Amino acid sequence: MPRAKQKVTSLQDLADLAGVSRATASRALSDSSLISDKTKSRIRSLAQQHNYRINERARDFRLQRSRVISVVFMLDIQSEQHMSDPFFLEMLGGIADSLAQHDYDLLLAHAPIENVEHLRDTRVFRNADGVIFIGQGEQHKRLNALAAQGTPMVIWGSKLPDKKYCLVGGENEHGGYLATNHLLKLGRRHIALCGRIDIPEIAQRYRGYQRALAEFGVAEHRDLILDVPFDMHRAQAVFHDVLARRIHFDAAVCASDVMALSAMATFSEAGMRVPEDIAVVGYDDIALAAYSRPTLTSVRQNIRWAGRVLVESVLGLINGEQVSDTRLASTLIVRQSCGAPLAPPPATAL
Amino acid sequence: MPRAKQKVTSLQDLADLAGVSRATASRALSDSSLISDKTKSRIRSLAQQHNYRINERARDFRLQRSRVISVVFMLDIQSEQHMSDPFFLEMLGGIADSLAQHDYDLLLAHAPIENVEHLRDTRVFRNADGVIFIGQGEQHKRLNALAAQGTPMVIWGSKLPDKKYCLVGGENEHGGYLATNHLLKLGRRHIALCGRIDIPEIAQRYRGYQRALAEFGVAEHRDLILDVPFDMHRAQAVFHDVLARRIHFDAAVCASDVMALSAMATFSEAGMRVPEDIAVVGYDDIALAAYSRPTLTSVRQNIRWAGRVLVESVLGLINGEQVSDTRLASTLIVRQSCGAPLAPPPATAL
DNA sequence: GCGTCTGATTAAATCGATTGCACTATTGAC
DNA sequence: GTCAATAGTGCAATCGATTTAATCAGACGC
Repeated sequence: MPRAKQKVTSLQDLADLAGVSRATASRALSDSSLISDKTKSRIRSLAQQHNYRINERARDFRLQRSRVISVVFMLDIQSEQHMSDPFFLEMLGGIADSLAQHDYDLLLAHAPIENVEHLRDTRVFRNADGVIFIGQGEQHKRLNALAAQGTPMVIWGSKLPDKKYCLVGGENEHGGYLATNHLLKLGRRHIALCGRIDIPEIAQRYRGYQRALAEFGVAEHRDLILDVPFDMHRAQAVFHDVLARRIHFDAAVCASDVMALSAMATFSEAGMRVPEDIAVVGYDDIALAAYSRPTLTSVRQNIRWAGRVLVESVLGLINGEQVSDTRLASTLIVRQSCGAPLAPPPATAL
Repeated sequence: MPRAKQKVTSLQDLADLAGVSRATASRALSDSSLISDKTKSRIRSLAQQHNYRINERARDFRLQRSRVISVVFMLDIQSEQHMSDPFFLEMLGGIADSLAQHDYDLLLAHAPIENVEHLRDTRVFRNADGVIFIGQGEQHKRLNALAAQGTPMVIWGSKLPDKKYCLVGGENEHGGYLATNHLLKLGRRHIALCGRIDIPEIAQRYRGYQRALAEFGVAEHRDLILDVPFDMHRAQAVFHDVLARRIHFDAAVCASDVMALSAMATFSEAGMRVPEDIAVVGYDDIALAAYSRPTLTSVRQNIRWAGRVLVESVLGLINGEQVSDTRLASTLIVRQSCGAPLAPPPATAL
């Protein structure tokens, strides 16, 4: 009969209670084949009765692991994509969900990174079993160096020629093509590309943009490659400037939906009609894009998939498995021309 | 002269190198007064030379702490505020920043919570030194019970009569009042309140709403208290339904900006003019609100402040300090009538 | 009765730090 | 010269688990 329960906090307590050694108790709980079934079930039920739960931190310490994965958002000083961009939260949610399924914790790295190699000696690396980077910024070489050190790491970004790290990314060239092609089919011929093309992902979209233009026999104008930062307010300043310089264009491909919404607001503020005078296409298909007026056409990447694959890749590396070094998320264009998204996006539990 | 450097990973290695004991090395690094200055500096420089960094997890283990704070977003099944709401990211960013400043890590709890008491035996509680809850959901009593268990915890929410936990919140009554008062001053008399008033924070805003109506001598209509969930798509369904039922109203106070944007889209879709036919006020003042057309009037809370205070409170509790049990974030209304927010919001580094 | 094999269990080392207590030298007072 | 106080350092226990190697009990063969 269960009796006045003492606090059973450690494996030693449990072992004492069962009249066995710590080792036996440990093995019983981990279902080792060395222990007889009788003993196992006795210890197990005792553990249950006394509400004993293993101390995970002690175990992780003994096993020299942390069950923590760091997630580093690469906020490049120059490009300044704002963390409040819903895209990030969507990504973070996908990663957090997958990690939780594997019983891993998530350590959020929060500061803008000037030189990722500094991270090597910080908690971001030292307290984690692996690292996920979101974005490459302009740190391609440094990421290569970091990866060479041996810490399991995976990067969300675009495939660069001499990359040595494990990568998951979107089909950026394709995405850029889709957006541009969409506008060309609508008859637009002066299409601006908005974003910083020194960011590898944007550079790839630029290539898709060029390919689409070429297919339609439209010449590229350097004036229409606009150096727009991700940050909403800075972006607006650039758009104002562009309008002031009277650069003529009838469409814009933007590097994110937030940028696109900022553009639409600025343009209509300046008295232009959207989309009649200027058509705008965004990137990411954030939920709010469906609720802008006019609704925003956007390029959607499978972010939930990306989060899952990033996690599985880094865990694979940790477990020494063979991990494919490049995987791309499907990318498609969605047109929210009727006020609602084509399909309600899947629930983002985070 | 520095020589072929062996890998110095543990305190023991460092001690051996310096020809002292582990204890002395430990004390030297932690600047204990027991150690002579000469020894201290010798050990310190040796540590530097060999790039020795203390193993934080081992130390935390020995000290029976984790330097981890769990952050639980209370996604009530019923209300379903979507994690992709930028409000959450802003809050998360504020918390992450403050935690990092204090050298704490953040553990993100990701699942919808039916019964918070279950959390007591999960990693959320067991692997963390303290817990921050965002929102109370309908778990007020259970939160009381949890707090009674002794784990340091702080809740972002609203002040309830018999609360026993440490609380940080917004001035919800005031916020509800401001929003309603704004619309009344514009001449609106049929103002809908959108949100689930069984959520404590919304209930308080409802009280402010009533006070504002009373001041203008306007009678309250139960029909205008709309049970709208936070989730964007479900919200839209409710708005459609309301329109179908031909309930007459000329303004709406919404529980979040995302909800407000969803409302605006639905209304204008249905042929009503915003704001001429229906004026809408949001809550949270998310960055994107400034870029909707028409720009959204919103109630702003000082989220960065809130994040910082939540962190300081929970760390205070951990350190056994006297912590004020209720602190409120300033709340004000912002009108983005000219296409830009009154002031650019402060940079959200996250 | 003895050696051997097998199946079940335990003893003890280990992960990398902190800290109470014991110990040694040095100094100063008498 | 002796004793006490003090400064500096080392020993060993400890946090809560895992795991290798050793032990022990019982069965079996001869």
